[in-house]
Amino acid sequence: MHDIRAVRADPAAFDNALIRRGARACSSDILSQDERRKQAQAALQEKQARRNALAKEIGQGKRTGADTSALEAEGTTLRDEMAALESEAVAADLAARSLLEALPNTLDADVPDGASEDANMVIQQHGQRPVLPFEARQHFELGEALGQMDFANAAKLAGSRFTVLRGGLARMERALGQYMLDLHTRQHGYSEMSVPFLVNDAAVYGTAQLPKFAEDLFRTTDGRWLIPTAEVPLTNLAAGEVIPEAELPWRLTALSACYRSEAGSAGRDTRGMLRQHQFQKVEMVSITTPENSDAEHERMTRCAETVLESLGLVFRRIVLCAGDTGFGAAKTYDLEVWLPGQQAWREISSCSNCRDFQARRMNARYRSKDGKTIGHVHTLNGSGVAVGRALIAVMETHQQADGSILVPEKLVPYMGGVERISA
RNA sequence: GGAGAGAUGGCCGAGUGGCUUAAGGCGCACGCUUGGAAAGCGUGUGUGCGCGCAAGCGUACCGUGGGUUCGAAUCCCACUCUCUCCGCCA
Repeated sequence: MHDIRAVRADPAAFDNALIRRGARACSSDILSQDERRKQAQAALQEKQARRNALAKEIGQGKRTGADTSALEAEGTTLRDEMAALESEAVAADLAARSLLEALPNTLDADVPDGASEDANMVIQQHGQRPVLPFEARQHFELGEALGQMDFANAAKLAGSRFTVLRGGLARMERALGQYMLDLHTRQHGYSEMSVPFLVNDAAVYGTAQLPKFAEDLFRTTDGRWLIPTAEVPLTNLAAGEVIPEAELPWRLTALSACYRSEAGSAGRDTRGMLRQHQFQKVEMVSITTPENSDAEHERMTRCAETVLESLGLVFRRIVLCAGDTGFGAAKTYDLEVWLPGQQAWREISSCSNCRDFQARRMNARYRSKDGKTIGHVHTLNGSGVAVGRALIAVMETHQQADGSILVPEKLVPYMGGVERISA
């Protein structure tokens, strides 16, 4: 959600920011609704002031036994006039609001231009693509050969885009989640949280999945939503709060299941467990002051990179271009891991600075140290990292000629000492 | 799921139609007092929106959303959440 004051202050700049996003320039529509609201509100408030004075006068009249019928008649007239003005003000406010809330966040100046993911820029590659002395297999080939990755049974239980894991791979999924949580809580200063996986409308609106992206989500019969990421419950912990600056930054992490309808991705990544309706992810969320969000963004991305480095994975950091940056983000780094079996870079983490965009929607604020000013916080979220995709990457990266998987050193303690997964 | 009670400012708490745009207390801030402190005294102390260079003025907000009324924290309706008891349950 944008600040209407930013539109008033510089409509041309506001429109240019939208055009850069591929959105329609609409500052004049917003401003005319805003003007309409202000006029109605000013007129309404004048009437309200008169009504308050009248009511006081009538009250005094009743006590002294004076005749107040003329005043009461004026009050009745006023009431009807106010009702009309109020609905006018509300309608204009709603119109301005719905225009504003449909607009994507403003991009940071250093986000590269471009319409699609082809224009994303690689910032840095970590590690070299391994050259295996045998033909690398894809994770589902490895997993099915091990008898530990079962898509047929998953389809029987739930349909396509689900996976059943067994034995060592099931355990490695658990190990990965535990390992990442421990890393972020012990080394990176995050607080471990356990949060609801079902949330209400307000929460999903706050992080801006609603109203535009409802079709990407699963909805329960009692009107709740399955979270597509723990970003939703974690970030909304700040909703409606005024946080003392001394408490910031909040650094929160949680392991959660994530549910996505994948409505728009028919036919994409249908084999294997790369794109699922349900997957696990460790999420990091930071709530900061505006001055600190840039540094926090870099820091958070490093926290995610540390996970991949410590698992011996090859990956690169890219900055998403204007057209590929998500609706709520001002700037996003994706981490793409190299999958030797698939011979492709695949997203495994996405770290975004949303600045005050989500904070405005959920009214998350902070009070400055001197107590004098109140402002919206900046919110950031990042995967640290997607557990299912980390499992895939570990399998494809550390596969052996015989189809077994070497367990990365850091995971061995979480695997009860098991160093290799074999059939 | 059944029965009952409740939701008021940073906190406690009064308030069943006008003298409450919320008493009183606590906390906090500033000042006076003091050798210094405590106590005491005084003043101030929310958020949004509109107008204004500003000081300030107006207006809305007593869980949320509607309604009745000249006038609603107070009356009516719906919903949400909390607590107590009962039932069920990992």
